[in-house]
Amino acid sequence: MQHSSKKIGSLQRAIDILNLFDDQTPELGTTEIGRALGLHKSTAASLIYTLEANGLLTQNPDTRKYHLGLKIVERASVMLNQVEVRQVAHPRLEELRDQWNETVNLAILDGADIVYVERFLGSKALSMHSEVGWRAPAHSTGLGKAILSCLPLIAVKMYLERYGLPPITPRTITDPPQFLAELDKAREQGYAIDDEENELGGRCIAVPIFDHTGQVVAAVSVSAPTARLPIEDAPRVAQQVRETAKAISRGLGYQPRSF
Amino acid sequence: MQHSSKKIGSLQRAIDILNLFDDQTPELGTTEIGRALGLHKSTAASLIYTLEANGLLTQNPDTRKYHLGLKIVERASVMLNQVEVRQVAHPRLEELRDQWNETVNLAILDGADIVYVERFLGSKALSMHSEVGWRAPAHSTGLGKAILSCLPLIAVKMYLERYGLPPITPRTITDPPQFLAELDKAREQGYAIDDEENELGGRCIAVPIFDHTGQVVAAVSVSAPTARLPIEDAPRVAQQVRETAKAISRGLGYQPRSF
DNA sequence: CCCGAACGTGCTATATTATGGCACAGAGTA
DNA sequence: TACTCTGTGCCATAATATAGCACGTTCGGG
Repeated sequence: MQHSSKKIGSLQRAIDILNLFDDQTPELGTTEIGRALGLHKSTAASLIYTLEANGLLTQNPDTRKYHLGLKIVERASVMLNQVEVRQVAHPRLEELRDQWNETVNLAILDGADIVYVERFLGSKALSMHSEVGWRAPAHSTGLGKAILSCLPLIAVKMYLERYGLPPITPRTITDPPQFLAELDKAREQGYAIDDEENELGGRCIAVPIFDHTGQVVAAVSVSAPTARLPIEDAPRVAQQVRETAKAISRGLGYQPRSF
Repeated sequence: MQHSSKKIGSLQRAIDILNLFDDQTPELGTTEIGRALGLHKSTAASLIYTLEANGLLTQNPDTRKYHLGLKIVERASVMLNQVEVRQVAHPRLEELRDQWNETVNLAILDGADIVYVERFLGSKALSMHSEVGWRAPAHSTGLGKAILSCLPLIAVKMYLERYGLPPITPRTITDPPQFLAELDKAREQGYAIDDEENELGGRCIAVPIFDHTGQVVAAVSVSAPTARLPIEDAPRVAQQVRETAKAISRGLGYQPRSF
């Protein structure tokens, strides 16, 4: 099962360039880029020129260095609008956020990670922060566990074999049987909890969302500092999150089985 | 002033592929892509494979067609976090939105267009809609006029020569002298109005935002259906938008000239 | 003030490599 | 069942991305 379409080298290098940028390294010069990827200045310059001509990179006139361009945001906007669940969920998520003024997230599964596709932040000084586009391991987050709990067992086993359960915090579940039991519990309860498994001091309650075919497509969560979200309140909070998730699922045409 | 770094053909073709997708065409197959760009199936397949391997495209297992991948959203997230004004503006924008429950936008100038970098929607059934990443002509929007009004005259003249003033609605200003007069007025008043110049039935009040060097970096606006935002209310609304803009500018280190 | 180093940029020849032809398997349709 | 359309795989060759070199600028230190 190996593709034999060969990778286009120059394209791969261009993508590598785009991937060099992150929050710590927002700007890079031609030489820097060349060095980082083992390319000649001249080669890097040509790639950069093409990227810049398309708005994927923009050069800072002062520093002459380059940073990611706005075209990327435009493409991302098109991409996100394809995620139907996002449209439907929008108003419900804001409602849910306003109920406790705590951060509310909507995420989908992509490989080993969940990706946030919508988010509304609580306004308190200390609160969980997230951004659309951010990734987090599925196994250490409530959102991920909520989605995984609705996947067929075979798919979950494949997930475990392929990605494992690397510890993110000391509280991350790293034992496969225990993880499977956790998913069972989530399925029974109708919600998943992340109890400082992804970030110490943060707790999260998540519920899966289904589309018209009955498949899980996403999950919604409320996350807050442990101090404001004691374990014993979980069932009560979960009730509200479940309401939100149910409303979104309905909006996607989901029909709960009545037989 | 022409770059002579040659464009990398294969990279350009790959970018063209990404640009094929829009809200009307969210999914495309290999052959379709090849036809649209005049590429051989095989060539398209290689490009697509490389894009897919990097998460820039994802194939729908059912239809076997491809759509934009989540990696783009991740890159966009990094890009947007570099836009400092966005961080600073966030809470202020939400406040402003809540004051009238009308849509609030934050945009920056990029070439002939403004690009929305943040947005909070009003919750009323009929309200102005926007998305992060969307573009609109600068000359037909309040946001664009607010920013242009703070640029040196030479820059504005270059803008006019290069991009012109194409009519977007019957009310769009298309006469250069009149447009310059409009910018003067905006500068004096401290806010710009878009009176159905970009979309019939929509009105918008925008105010520029400055950074620590005193340069315009963005603009903030409130936009609403004309019925809920009569022209005579403009000064009163503008007052609030100006407060918001001022607070954001301060947050960026802007010092109003005191001499 | 001047010099050197590091940078972004531009050109050309060549060797790498992306391309297009051809072939095949599978899905959907008549 | 046969036919068409799809996505995919492999190969030789022609197209092209690359590396080497050179130039003009911008910094920072002497």
